[in-house]
Amino acid sequence: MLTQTEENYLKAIYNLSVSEGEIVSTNAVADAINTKAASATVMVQRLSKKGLLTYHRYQGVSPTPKGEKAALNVIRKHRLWEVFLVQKLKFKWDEVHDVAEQLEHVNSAMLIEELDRYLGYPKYDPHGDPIPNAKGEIEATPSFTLSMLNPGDECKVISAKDSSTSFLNYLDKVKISLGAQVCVMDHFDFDDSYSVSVDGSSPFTISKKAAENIYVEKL
Amino acid sequence: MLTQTEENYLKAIYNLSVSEGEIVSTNAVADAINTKAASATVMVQRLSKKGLLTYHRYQGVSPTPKGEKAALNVIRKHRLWEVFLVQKLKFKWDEVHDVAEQLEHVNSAMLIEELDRYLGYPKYDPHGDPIPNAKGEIEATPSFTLSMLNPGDECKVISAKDSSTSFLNYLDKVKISLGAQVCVMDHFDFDDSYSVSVDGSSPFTISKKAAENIYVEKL
DNA sequence: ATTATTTTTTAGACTATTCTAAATTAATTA
DNA sequence: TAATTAATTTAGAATAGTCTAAAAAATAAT
Repeated sequence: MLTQTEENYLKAIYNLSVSEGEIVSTNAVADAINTKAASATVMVQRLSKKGLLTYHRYQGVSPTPKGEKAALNVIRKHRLWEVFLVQKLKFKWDEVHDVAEQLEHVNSAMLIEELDRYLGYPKYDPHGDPIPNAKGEIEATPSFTLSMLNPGDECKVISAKDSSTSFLNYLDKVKISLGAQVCVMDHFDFDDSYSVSVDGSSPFTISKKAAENIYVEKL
Repeated sequence: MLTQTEENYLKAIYNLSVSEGEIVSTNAVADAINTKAASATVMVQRLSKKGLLTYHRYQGVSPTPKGEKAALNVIRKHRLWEVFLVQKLKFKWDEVHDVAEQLEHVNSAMLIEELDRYLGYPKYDPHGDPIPNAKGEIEATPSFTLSMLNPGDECKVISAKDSSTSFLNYLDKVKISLGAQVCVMDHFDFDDSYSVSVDGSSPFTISKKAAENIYVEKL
């Protein structure tokens, strides 16, 4: 059995290894967990002793198959609870994260099975991220971000890479929702910002950072 | 903010003070929490330093108004989650306790408000226990147990005092459910057992211990 | 290639919670 | 009331997780 803290580290390391590349640095882990490098080192050593991470001192870590499965199980719980909160309890998509962060640590296979059934076996969470199945299998994350497109390209919004309240809130404000059709009108080299039109609206500007955090499917 | 452990102690102490009498002994607390008296002493001292318990060394503890409110808030969450598990996720009433024990520590006022609304503001949990409101007010617990009745008395089952899986399971087996009409047919002095008829069934025997854990309303 | 900088690790300390064993207080009994 | 027993508290140690500060290794810069 894993402690809550261990689960949090594992999940963070898995996410980093997917988004930033196989091997994750101690500092990156510490940042993600909001702690200090010294603490991350200790935890990473514990988890590798338990066979959940591959660790080489001064190099970094990556999840073992066992660790990956454990991480995906936590992610599965997190995303199912997010669906519950939005679909049943009428939370906004930018309000669910902190609560799901707590609910994901509740331990009961039966609970998750029943919750999954009750929600109608959803495939995606409210941010468009795929929900792993009970075996720990997950659909590949989309590989294009808005920032990879060129002027003239059209795309559909699939999911948000950054799921912080502040980013989701921003997306809401500028009316970029999942499934929205976005046309890249222009790209400004000097600050890497983009001019986009959403569902045929009049064009507006979004920053490089925003564009890098929106996953899309090319049309 | 209280830790999970503090919440568990507080809840246990509140429950004991209601069922066993105002002042609760250290040993009783330790038993309820499944720990040792030494640990209970330490915790009880911390909670009284925080103004949640009134504590006199070697005498025992009782919740302060502030402590009672905190305990009732945990109980509220526990019972609402139990309703959710039975009503929405199709758990049996004897399967909910352990999961609710975890869910009760999730911290979010909005979550509980919305859950309450979603469930239709239930007044009782699946064991017949009243659910405290958001202000920490709770309906009085029924004061008659089946063991207080005499042969010939009729009553309706209100709730189960002991909500352990094994007891609830037993009640299921002998078909004593909430709302059932029970007629006390006989009482045997030598072992304090009772002969009862449930909803007009043929009479069967229940032990003293069982009778003491069934709350009823006289008819 | 030798210094400077950054990253990572170790060492040592702190808090929360638990435990065992020993000491103290209260309750019971003779 | 004195002696015995039972309950409670303190003392000291263990584990999980965190931190700061210092040491060690890796990387970058001159």
